[in-house]
Amino acid sequence: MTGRGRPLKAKSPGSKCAKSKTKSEDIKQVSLPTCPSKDFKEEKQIRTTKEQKPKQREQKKPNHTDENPSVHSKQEEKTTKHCTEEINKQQRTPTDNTKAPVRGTRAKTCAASTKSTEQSAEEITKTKPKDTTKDSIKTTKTKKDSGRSKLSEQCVEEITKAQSETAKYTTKASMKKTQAKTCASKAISPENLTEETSKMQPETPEYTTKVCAPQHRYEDKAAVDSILSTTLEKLKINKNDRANAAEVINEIIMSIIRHLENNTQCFKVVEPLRTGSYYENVKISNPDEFDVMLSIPVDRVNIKPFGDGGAFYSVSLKRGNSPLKKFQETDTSPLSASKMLEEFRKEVKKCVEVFTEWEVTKKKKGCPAVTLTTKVQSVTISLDVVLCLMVKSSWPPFAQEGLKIEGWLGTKVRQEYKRKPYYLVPKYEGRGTVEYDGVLARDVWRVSFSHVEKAILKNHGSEKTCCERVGKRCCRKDCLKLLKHLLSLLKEKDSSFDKFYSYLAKTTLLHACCSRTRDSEWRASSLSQCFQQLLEDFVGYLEEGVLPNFFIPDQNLLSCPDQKRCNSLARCIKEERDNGFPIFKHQLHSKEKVRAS
DNA sequence: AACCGCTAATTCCG
DNA sequence: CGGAATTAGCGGTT
Repeated sequence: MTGRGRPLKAKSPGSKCAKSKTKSEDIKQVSLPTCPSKDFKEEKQIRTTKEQKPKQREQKKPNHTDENPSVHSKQEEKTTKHCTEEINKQQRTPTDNTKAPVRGTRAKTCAASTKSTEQSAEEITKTKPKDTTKDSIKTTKTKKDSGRSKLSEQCVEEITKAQSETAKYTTKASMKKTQAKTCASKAISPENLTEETSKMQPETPEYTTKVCAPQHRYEDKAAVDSILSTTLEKLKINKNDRANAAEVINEIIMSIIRHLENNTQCFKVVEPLRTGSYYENVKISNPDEFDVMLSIPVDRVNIKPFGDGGAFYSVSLKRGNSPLKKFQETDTSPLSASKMLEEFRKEVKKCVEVFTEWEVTKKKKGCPAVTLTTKVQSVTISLDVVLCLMVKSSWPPFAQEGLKIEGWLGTKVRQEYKRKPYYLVPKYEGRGTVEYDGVLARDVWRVSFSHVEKAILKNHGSEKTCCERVGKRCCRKDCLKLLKHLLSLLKEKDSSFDKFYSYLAKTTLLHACCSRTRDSEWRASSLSQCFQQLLEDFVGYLEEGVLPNFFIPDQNLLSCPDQKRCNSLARCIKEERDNGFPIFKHQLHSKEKVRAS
């Protein structure tokens, strides 16, 4: 639905596929601290040669002879490939921090009482009176307060805040207003204007100074609407590129699975679990990063927390017959993540050997993925193959209190998710040789709920029909795409933001959906308000230095970057917001240039 | 494993 | 703008 309005330019059909990839698409979460400046290299891939593209989709034979001539030369330069070697998906690596997880343990996570003051979208237009009240509330807040209040939103405990919470909700509702995303021509009554603008930039004193006079605010707002929707258009992935990438990816994945089945005992039965932004339909710009978890079902396991955050565990098998027992020194000792990953990696490498167009990137410390890269029409695409264990028993204690989606998706849905298995990936942080309780860090596993993240994103409406043909269209995923895009552009601009993985954006959205639970608070027509509210959420977390893992409330995803970095990123975001997102505009211009040339 | 029907997304076209 | 066509992905069935 809705996706179809055809884009602007009358581009010739598949040619050049649009893409103009803009550099950095998203550098996914490059995790390692040590990872140098992400990659400049992306620019190299301007696909000059793409002319032939449209029809290209012929089925190329699997290996050898790569799809197109140009590929060869490209491959040579592989050495530069983007630092993807490191790519560690954030999903599996929420916290790469080297330091202790906790700063902000207080986060109890969300949820709570969201229902209250309902107003259906329709009426929004007339809610003026309320707006004013809340405006005042908002604007008077200090930044700190706002950050804090956010947290409190999730921390159910405080009842005292109920008031402010309701104020917030109403705010949002009022925000929806009738704005058309594309702008301009829409008429908006003056009062609305002022209200909106004021709430759009609630905590930005500088705003007045830098932006023009009040009477221009209307244009500003229209301009923001326009820039956001135009940006979103540009983030769509090209159908042709998608088809080409999917073909290549699916082929290699199937080959790996078959190889494991035929040539190994331990990895004989693996179930592929396609996760990450591509499979969640929130991938932006290019279909160039894929994540597939290969999960090994295990019967009963003993898990013991490793460290404080609730994310890492040492694992041992309860039953005696598993071929995985060979990764345990004794019958009761922990299952060695490092040994198992090492063997898995070896097998994947063996399989991929015959596919000369694929390259296996270097092992990165603590990273659970075996990252493969190749080129499709001169564009590098990477595939993270992640070994994991699938455990079909109740979720670990630290995850009991997370996933507070009752107010948004309902208690039944939550129960359903919690009955699903959970996954363990061979991931650790810090030095692998550190030992607690006789367990080496490199042998621990981190819990993963990627399957639930994916399921939630696909089924994200409070109403069952959200975004379906018969339902109303929402902008939740669009907001996430924009936030991811903004984050990746800022990272590109300042490499000190390396450690702000896009998983933070996803987590922020999930929390936001728990705070603003109604579909009417996410109308597609309110994209810019919703997005700016999401930015406010994100800035709040940054300023507080606390963003609880959605599934593990005690784990703070912002414990790794220090507070200074967090503040600095928050400042950059506010600056973008207050100036109408110049970073997006620049992006558009540069794309246009590429396209023109 | 092959097939089917469905959904979400992109793009074409009127 | 919105319908139609196309396609990847997915779940269910045999």
